[in-house]
Amino acid sequence: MMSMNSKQPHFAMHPTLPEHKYPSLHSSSEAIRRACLPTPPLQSNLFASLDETLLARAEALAAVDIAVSQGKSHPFKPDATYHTMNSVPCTSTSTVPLAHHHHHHHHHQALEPGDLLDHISSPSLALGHLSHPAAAAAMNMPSGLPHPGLVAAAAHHGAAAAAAAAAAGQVAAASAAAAVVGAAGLASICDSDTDPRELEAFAERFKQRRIKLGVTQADVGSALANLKIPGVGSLSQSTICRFESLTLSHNNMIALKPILQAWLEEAEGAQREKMNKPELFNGGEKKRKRTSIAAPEKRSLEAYFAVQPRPSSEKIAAIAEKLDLKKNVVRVWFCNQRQKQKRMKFSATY
DNA sequence: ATGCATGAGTG
DNA sequence: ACTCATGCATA
Repeated sequence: MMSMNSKQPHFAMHPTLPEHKYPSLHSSSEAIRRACLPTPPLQSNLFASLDETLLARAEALAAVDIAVSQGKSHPFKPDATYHTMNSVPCTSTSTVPLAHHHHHHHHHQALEPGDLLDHISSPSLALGHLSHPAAAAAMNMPSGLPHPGLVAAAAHHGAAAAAAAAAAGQVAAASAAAAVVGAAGLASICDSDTDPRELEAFAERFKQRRIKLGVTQADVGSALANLKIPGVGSLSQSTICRFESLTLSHNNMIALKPILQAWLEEAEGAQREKMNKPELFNGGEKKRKRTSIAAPEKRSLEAYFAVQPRPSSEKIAAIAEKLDLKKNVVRVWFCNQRQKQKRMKFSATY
């Protein structure tokens, strides 16, 4: 449905490593996005400095949109229905989050030739250096999985240490396996694993076989915990779904592939005795309510996003006020929107 | 299948 | 405050 591709791994294990991503389709980088986007000199003034103008314009656009489409328009106040889940982050069934490791560098300004093009022309351009063994091997430690280096980094962090420790612990083992890759470039992660086409093909095969096994996405998620793969716990139905539909970042796909592949093989091998764990049961936490942004507001947000995907805090506040939404809701909306842009779902080009 | 959200790790 | 990986809640 949506189709965006992009990956932008930023793994920088060593300062010295130029973190390029792979040459694959679009190596992207945020910088580019910003650069390419709407920030030409002329407009930059408007965008950057004057919210009023921007907002007015965007709103005008939004207004037009609304007027034209004229769907429904009862802006109800979506006041954030928040969550109430208190502590206890569902530890029952696991959920061993694969370590996240991100090294981001948000605002840096390195341009990569990828993004803009990506969006516009999509992956076709970059096919050339898709599977570059050397490159792939070199930067093989993406972020979707527990990585040694990453883990280490995480562990080092002070405050995070505690939480990270938990994750790190599990990750540690996994990392070992992953580490190997870095060292010798073994089986785990090879070029083929980073090839978008391979990922796409695997995702498809995975889904087919999963269905063949009569297993739901949720089942797969919880079954992963039974695999006892170090650093790997359960995953949600959402994640499995997203993996199958390629709506995850490239790196995330790469990280999850080996895990799901392992499960698939295991499941098919022991097709008869596949245990399902009861998982799920909680002491009694409140449910969290999901905020729902009304269509009109959503259109406005989209209009703003089109002009400026990375609004400043002030702009966010202004937008929030205009749309009568909580600032945090608006902020998160933009974050999620940006994340969406980065998802995989290419499938063309080849 | 997705929208909105949390949390870890970074700057 | 952002990015990324994930998940709960929900359409």
